Amino acid sequence: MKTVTLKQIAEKLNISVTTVSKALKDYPDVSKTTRQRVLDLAQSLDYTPNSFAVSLRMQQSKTIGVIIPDTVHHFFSNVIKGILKEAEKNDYMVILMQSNESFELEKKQIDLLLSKGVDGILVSLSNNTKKFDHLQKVINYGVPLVLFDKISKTLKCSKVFIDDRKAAYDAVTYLINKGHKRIAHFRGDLNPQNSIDRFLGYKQALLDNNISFDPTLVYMCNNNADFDDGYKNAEKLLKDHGNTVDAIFTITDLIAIGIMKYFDDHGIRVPEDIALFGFSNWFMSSVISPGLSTVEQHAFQIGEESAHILFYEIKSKMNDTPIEHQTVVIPTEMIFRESS
Amino acid sequence: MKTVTLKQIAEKLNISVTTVSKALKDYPDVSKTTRQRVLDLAQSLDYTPNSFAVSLRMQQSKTIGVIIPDTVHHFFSNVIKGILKEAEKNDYMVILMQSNESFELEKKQIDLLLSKGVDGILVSLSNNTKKFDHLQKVINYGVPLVLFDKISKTLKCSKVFIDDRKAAYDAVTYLINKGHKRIAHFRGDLNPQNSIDRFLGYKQALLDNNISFDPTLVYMCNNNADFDDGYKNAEKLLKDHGNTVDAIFTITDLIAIGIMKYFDDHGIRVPEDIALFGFSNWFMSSVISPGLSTVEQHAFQIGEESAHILFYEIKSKMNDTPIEHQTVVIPTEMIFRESS
DNA sequence: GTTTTTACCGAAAACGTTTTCGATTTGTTT
DNA sequence: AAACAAATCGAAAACGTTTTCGGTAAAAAC
Repeated sequence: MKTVTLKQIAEKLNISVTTVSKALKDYPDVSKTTRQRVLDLAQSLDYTPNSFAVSLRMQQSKTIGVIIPDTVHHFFSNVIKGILKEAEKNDYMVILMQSNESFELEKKQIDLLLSKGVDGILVSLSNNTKKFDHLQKVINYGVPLVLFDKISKTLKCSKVFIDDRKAAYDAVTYLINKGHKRIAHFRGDLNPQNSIDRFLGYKQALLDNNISFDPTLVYMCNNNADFDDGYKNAEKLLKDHGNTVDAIFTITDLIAIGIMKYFDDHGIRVPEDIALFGFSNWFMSSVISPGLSTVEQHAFQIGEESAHILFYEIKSKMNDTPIEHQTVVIPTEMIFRESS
Repeated sequence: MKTVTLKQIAEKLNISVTTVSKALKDYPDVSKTTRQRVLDLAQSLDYTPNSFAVSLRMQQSKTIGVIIPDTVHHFFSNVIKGILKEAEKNDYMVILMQSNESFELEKKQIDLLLSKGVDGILVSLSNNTKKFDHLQKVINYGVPLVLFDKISKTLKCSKVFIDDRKAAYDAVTYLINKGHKRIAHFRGDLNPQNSIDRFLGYKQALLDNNISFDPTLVYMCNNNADFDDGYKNAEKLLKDHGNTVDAIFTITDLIAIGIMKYFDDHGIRVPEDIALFGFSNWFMSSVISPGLSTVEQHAFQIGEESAHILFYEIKSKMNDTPIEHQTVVIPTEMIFRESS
């Protein structure tokens, strides 16, 4: 089954390719009758323009690229969903790639997207990218770029993210107001920045409430911040501090759930003996017993907003109107459940 | 920053575009010296072929399309991951769309992908597609198509899926062998087929073990098979049957987790009072207390295998070698945890 | 010294569109 | 009837590649 072209329509109708093209695009200089004849025939032959030719001629692909560290993550799944929705609204397609937290791969994928001629790129940085030449290249090429969630402040492009520091500050402040005095923090690795910011928010909340900061109460989860980190560090925490700690703020829900498991295995009650507060509002946190208090990041909205800005920049670029980069921080929200 | 073309290289070197092209593609009829000159200049100018032009000329896009019902689902996230990995290996890009379980959208997206000129399409059907003209169109166009997980047996194309019936049969048989006599089933809606097959597996296992099938023990979860379905039907189950039921097999983990929540709220112990067996091995099932027994679907492998077959068909098509469609069923695996 | 082979190169067509610009026809005005 | 305006169309260039095919020059064979 061969695909039908303008030329074929033109021949069948004994008119030129030019006229067929113009008829289909509602140019004023084609008579009503021929336009209708073209439209009818095109419809009956199920004509669809060859997108390669259109892209080549118009220098645009109607496609954007997105790079994320990992698709299997509740947060990123939701971001993707938001992006897809916005893309659909704008008649755009999205090419998805995942960097697996590899800087090399991310770099290669940027080149691939660039060579593919995407009209814009959305990326959430891998934990291991500390150089940004590849992203600067995108900017230099003049293709719109917006960073989300895992961003670099140094790049001249639009960015959308949350205020990790404030979110952490608020969560810890809430715990303090609930009467907790010795609050531990299970933090993430040094990179990305998010982990540092949440830690800083935690620390600041303590200081602002006249609670001295105790470094022995923060536990590093370098194992990719997963379930086992929580489980094992919970054990260490008990060994180190007995039952003097009355709350834990974790960098992500999964760690809190690891803690819960350890506590459950050892007869420690949440929240009676110790309160827990997570981060990111993983789906499972709403569904387990006890429900986990956490902070909602509005992943879907982040995706939507990022894509929205990207399309704005793409359109601006076409009209040759100067684009002004935006940096929007999506407000977070505390979700209170039984664990605190 | 303008992109560099063959023509520019040719002019700088005072040779023809033809020769430049051939030099870059290792054609034998270009001298060592000019080839090197071309290679060097191309490198220093960071030449990358215009993919629109290549696609137009070669009639292929090095891109595949994939349509799934929902990105925010542990199963599909893993499928995507498998697809992306395989695509990467084959130097292909993937355009992702989600149908949101809408037949209309799925249909439109197929047309979009077709008009985009993708070299192949991967799709997991929406729950609401009962006509397959749009997929038949894909086949008629001659673009390779492979269906996975939610498939239609009537279409002449490759398919990869699991044996839902056998998996359910095995799980229920296991429960029976463990000594359970009255086993309830929380099933899904009538569509898709998976839900029916799991029910049939459940029923067959009972009969094969001389346990009479009791229709009042199967509860329909039509609310999209979610957490609340489990919670509410658990309440109904207790009202209907008191504590005579000693095990429940659910169509998906999430429902089992809803049941757990209800039981937890009402002092019913799992597995002492009643055993639970889920389906799909959602991530959270490994992490909650008690851990949920379930069946692993190997989503990643399904994605990988589907893409693998698709690329095989794409390559075959290029070589004009006849393609024989495959239907592979990925073996499932029972995961035993505390809940049973 | 002539023919044949080999090595190297480029013109041109093709992929399917979009758009500019000039040409032709028709209708309108004096 | 001449002059002009409006309506309608098509030739051609352009987007950047790939590939066929013929041509020229140098090297090899006779």
